[in-house]
Amino acid sequence: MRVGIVPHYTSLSRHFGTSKQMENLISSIRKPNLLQLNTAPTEDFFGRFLDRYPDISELKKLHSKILVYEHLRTNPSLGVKLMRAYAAHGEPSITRQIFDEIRDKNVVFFNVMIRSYVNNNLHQDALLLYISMLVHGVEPDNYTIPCILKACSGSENLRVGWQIHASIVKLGLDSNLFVGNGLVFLYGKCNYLVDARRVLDRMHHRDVVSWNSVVAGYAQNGRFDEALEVCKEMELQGVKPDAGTMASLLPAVTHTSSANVSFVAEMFNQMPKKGLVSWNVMIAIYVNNSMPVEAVELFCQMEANGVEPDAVTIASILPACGDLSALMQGRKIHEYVVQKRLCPNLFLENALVDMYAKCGCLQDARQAFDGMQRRDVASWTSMISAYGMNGQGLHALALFSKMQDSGLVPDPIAFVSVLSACSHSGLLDKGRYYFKLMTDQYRMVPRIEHYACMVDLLGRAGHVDEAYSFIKQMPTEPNERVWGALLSACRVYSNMTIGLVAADHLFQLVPEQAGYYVLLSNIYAKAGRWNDVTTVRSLMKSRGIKKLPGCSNVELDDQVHTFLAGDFSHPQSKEIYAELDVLLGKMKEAGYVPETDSALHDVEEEDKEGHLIVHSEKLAIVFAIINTKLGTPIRITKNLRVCADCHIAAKLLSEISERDIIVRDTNRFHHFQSGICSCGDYW
DNA sequence: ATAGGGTTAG
Repeated sequence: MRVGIVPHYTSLSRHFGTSKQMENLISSIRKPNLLQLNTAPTEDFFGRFLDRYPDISELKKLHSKILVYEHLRTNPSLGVKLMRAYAAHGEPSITRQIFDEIRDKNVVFFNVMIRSYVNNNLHQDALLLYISMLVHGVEPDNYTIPCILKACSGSENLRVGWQIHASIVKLGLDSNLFVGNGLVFLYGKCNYLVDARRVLDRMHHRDVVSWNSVVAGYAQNGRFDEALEVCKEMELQGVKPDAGTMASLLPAVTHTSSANVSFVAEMFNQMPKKGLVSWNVMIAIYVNNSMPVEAVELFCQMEANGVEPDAVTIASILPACGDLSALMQGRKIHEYVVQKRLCPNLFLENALVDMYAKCGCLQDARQAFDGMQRRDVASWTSMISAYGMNGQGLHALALFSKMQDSGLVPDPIAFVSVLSACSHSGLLDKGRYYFKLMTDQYRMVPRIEHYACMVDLLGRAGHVDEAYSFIKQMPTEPNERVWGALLSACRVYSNMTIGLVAADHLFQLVPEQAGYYVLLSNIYAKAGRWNDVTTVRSLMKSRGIKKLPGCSNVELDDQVHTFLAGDFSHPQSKEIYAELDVLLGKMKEAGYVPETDSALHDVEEEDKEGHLIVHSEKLAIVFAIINTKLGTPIRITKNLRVCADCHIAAKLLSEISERDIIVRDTNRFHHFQSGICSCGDYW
């Protein structure tokens, strides 16, 4: 997997001309001589600048110059352009000031003002202005209606929507394509899909947007299969899907079947002119379907095709880097963000924090976080869970308090991050306190995730009985996560009775999940009940359940290397095993005794030690030791929980080879340093 | 002088 960024892009942004042209324009505005002309500047002169989307400070300067000249101040064309420019900068109140100063307002001014509100999500203001427009006797036209329909769909206000629908007929605008599309979208958005479909079927002309609006309607309302069906139907009608179709489909292709992903991938491949949005959506689809490798590959293809990534692309691809712990790739993208000045951008900065956190780089995550001008609850939550996953529970809690001090109100996900931070650090009382805070003070109804955190917290701290009682008094049906947390606790504290209850539920909920059979068998093994171990093993065999192979990733020079247990497929295998042997000798000198309880007892006793020693994380660590300079931290990502033996081994290896080893397993991070793990052996 | 749908984070 090769990953790189195409280094040179020439245009500033799709809105602007070339950067050279921009510079010329800006400097010509700045030069005083132009504005000290003997003759007054013309409407055309300023109009041209306004058409170039000046940045906000240039716009304000320009505006103040315009106000100097009586003939320009009252010029309707410049008024509209100024309004449009301020609205584009998210300044609807300035737009409104300009609007209010215009004396003879015709329909165009109302249209522009309504659109400014709608584009800044002020749907209520848009509707109010629409009413005042009617009061002033200004008749809405084919520009007004699509916009006001958007205000209705944006606020899901079907009551007004129906009234608008009635006026459309009276105004004779019902055959207008834009109006029809607006109606289809409105009904779809409000989950009135039959009505959406009826409007579509009655339209005189339909275009791709009409169809996309129906697709969006189904997709937004969870009717995913129907959304895909509509795509097929439109293709049969000879309408080619476009980027909008893909974007509308996105909700329908999240955590979905690989068949659905392939369907959209095919649609994407067939698209003759793929725009930026198409690439962005296809990347997002891969990311949302746990296909990070495909996402990164597509991202590279996108660059190879000369399509310049924007902030949305970056915010979509960064989670994939985090998933893969592809730190080098993540850093490159960060450099690109800096180079392209894509910040400040909340989405993007939050994604950066999270990427670094998922790659185990707490300091980089913190640096990105500290560098943000604005932060929302998601920003804080990313950082809190970063500390939590790294076993720095008190830091996580301190950050939570700071977030509250900053005036932000925690939401349910913020509480998940806090509770799980408590659980990872064994902060039992704190966890209880925050659960109470959430329910009593913030009046939140706990979600299943919160219950799972609490069960985990209690169970890890050894309060297995209480954890079980907690489950029994839950108002909702416990899920896999909840029972799984309990079973893990039962294994740690050798609680056979409750362990059997938990396992029983898990075997019914997710009979194909090998991990829970392994946990149960470990409980039996620890109690020396070998007959029961055999029973579990044969149960797995009869149900055809195979243990998910453990697999570890390590990134080296832009490339992610993957190891399975006992893997010989890597080109450097010989070297790796030889070095492993040398290190094993040193480990034994340091007192290493294989922790054979961690082995699934599906192998003969004498083989257990041999199986443990070739666990994937050990191979990955040795590979990294061979291929990187002394002092380079080693980062491993594993698809399962790290086993007790590998945990001991990694501690010793960090000491013997004088390396920081950072392992991300499915649950948390382990930072091994000088023979000690950050988890304090509590995991 | 103005227009519709769709993409981004915990």
